[in-house]
Amino acid sequence: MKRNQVTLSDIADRLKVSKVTVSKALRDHTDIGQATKQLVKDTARELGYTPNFIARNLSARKTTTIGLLVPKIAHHFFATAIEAIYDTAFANNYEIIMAVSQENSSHEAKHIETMLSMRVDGLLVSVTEETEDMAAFKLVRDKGVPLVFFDRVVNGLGFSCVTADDKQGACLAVAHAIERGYTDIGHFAGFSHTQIGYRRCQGYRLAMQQAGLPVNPDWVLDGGFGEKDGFRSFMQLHDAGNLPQVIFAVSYPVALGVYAGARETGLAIPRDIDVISFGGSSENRFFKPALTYVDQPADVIARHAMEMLLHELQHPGPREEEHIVIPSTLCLGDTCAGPRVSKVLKP
Amino acid sequence: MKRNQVTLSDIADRLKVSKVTVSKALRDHTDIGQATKQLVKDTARELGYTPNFIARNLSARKTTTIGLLVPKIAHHFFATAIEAIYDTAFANNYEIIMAVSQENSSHEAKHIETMLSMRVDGLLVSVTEETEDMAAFKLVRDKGVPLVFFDRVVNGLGFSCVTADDKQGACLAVAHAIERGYTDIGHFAGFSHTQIGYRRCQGYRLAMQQAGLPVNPDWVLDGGFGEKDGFRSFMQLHDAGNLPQVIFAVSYPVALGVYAGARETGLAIPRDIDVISFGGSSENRFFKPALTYVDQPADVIARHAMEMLLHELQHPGPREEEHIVIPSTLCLGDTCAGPRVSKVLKP
DNA sequence: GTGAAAGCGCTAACAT
DNA sequence: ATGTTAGCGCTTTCAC
Repeated sequence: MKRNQVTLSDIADRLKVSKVTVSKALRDHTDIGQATKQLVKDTARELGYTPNFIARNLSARKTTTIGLLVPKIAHHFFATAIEAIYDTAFANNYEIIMAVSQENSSHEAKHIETMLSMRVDGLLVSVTEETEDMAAFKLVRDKGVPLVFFDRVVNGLGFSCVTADDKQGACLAVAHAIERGYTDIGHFAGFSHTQIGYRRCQGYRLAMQQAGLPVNPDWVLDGGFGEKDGFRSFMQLHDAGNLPQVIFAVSYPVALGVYAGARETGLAIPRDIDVISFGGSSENRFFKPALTYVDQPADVIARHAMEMLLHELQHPGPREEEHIVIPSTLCLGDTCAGPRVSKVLKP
Repeated sequence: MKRNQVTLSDIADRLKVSKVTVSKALRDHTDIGQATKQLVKDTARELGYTPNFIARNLSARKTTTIGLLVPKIAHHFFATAIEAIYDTAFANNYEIIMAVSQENSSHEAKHIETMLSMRVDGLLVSVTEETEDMAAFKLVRDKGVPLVFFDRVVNGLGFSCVTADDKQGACLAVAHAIERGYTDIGHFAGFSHTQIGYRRCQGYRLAMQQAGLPVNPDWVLDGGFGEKDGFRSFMQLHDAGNLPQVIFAVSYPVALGVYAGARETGLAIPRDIDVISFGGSSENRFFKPALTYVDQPADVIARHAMEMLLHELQHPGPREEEHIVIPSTLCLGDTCAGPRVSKVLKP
């Protein structure tokens, strides 16, 4: 089965001009006269010509393509961020090559290498929850390929990044819980070796400290950023008979895990156990009860990251690591509105 | 800023062999001796060689790349489907170039052309809700590029497709509503010029007919597949004072629009107005009330589509349009459990 | 087992 | 305004 691929030469032959003329005409080069341009374009359309970007990219040594690497797609934050990145890319005539690491750092490294092989002009990356080995990123740096991290970032490699204000947001959430009268506040913290895990935990500790509340280490659990992780942590505390009044979840999926755990154990939110989280979704306004969460503006973060990368592409050269931090705000739902009578009776 | 891109020649020079030897060694060609192979590979690693896929693809006239085109990402069905497609692609050593049409058919056409220009080996497409012009798809066909539609499909162009069993699923949902005692059943139908809109509406009509219930045309509203569309339709019926007992929503976002409309107007689901939908999300088990919906197995559909495409890539040549239909099942929640007393008093 | 030659389809110099 | 020359980095014959 031979593909019917028309090339520049076909058009050139037909018009008795050179390939170069055709190439330039098609790209609206100023060299070429209006009449010829129109003629070439018409002929191209007539012949069903489809430019070969592979050849063009090889010759031009750039691809107008950006590599996007995320740990997950079916997750409110990433789905929203990805959509915003696509919009911005489209508006700026960039193509996106996306890859999903599925929270697997060796997949991640492999994807980075593949993208370098595909000669993407730049990279937009949110790392996995287990990324430790920086070899792949160092390779990117050595090759001089611009990269911007967003949300799940790594500092100190010379790459800029965009994040929500993790510490401030976490502090906001926990301060809110305290203000509503809670004192026994647990934290499902994801992984403390990650930037977001660490920062959010810092915010949690800061709020506790500012209120003069002690942090009970039994209530601060590491374990990942997914729903399963939240569920597991919940069951662990529940089985130990040691649940706090309220849990501050490091991520929206972890909060879902808490909901699932409560349902599993027959506990009612917010009466028996309460929850507040970093990150949520507009859909959970229909939850029972609606989740109170720190709103993480995924689209804003993504757009900033993309614009930063576009800027680096337009102004190459060495630069300082730049950190953009987007402030987070609280989105009030029904959870975490204050302790119930049963708790008041406790002491 | 010069990029530090190592090429085959660099390795060849270093080893005093030819480019060809290096090329073959790197790809484990049987021509080359073990010793040389190892030497070449070691040197490649040492020099930080990254193969240039652009050049390889141009030369090989194939890209091991698949174009994926969807109307939306931040949507449970698509997010899940996309993730499954990425997994399957990764397992089969294919790269994915994804584009998002944002329900805009002219963007869609442009993306198709771009992907053809990028010389993707095949395409996986879910069309927009407004796609009418088939020119772009005919171009794909003329070029002989394999394409498989999934979920939002177009028939009659010679491309195979994978869908949920839209008619059966819709019928299942409506039959359930009827069995629970509802008679006044409305349908927010998306767009009837689309395959899914048409089929689901057929299922609705079939169930009504089988039960001997009349279809009230005022209760069957076109208008799109998004949350806004569901909301708009709801408000329209509400303002006309003409709400049915229950609404069968053509999609999950449309069902969310109904939830939003009920909240807006102060009506309680399921007491004042009830809802059931085609498609849902695992998250809505936490809804108040939990949505009853026809489960659309996004990952199964996506995986089938991908496998079908891979098969076509491995066995080129003309073929019949093949339609794979995945049966749908009902996922019971709290909604659509039966009419309330107020309605029973009605006649 | 290894290499020389030719070319994938295009574009960037540098002419004319 | 148009054409000529020379690659981009790789792979595929086909000789040696």
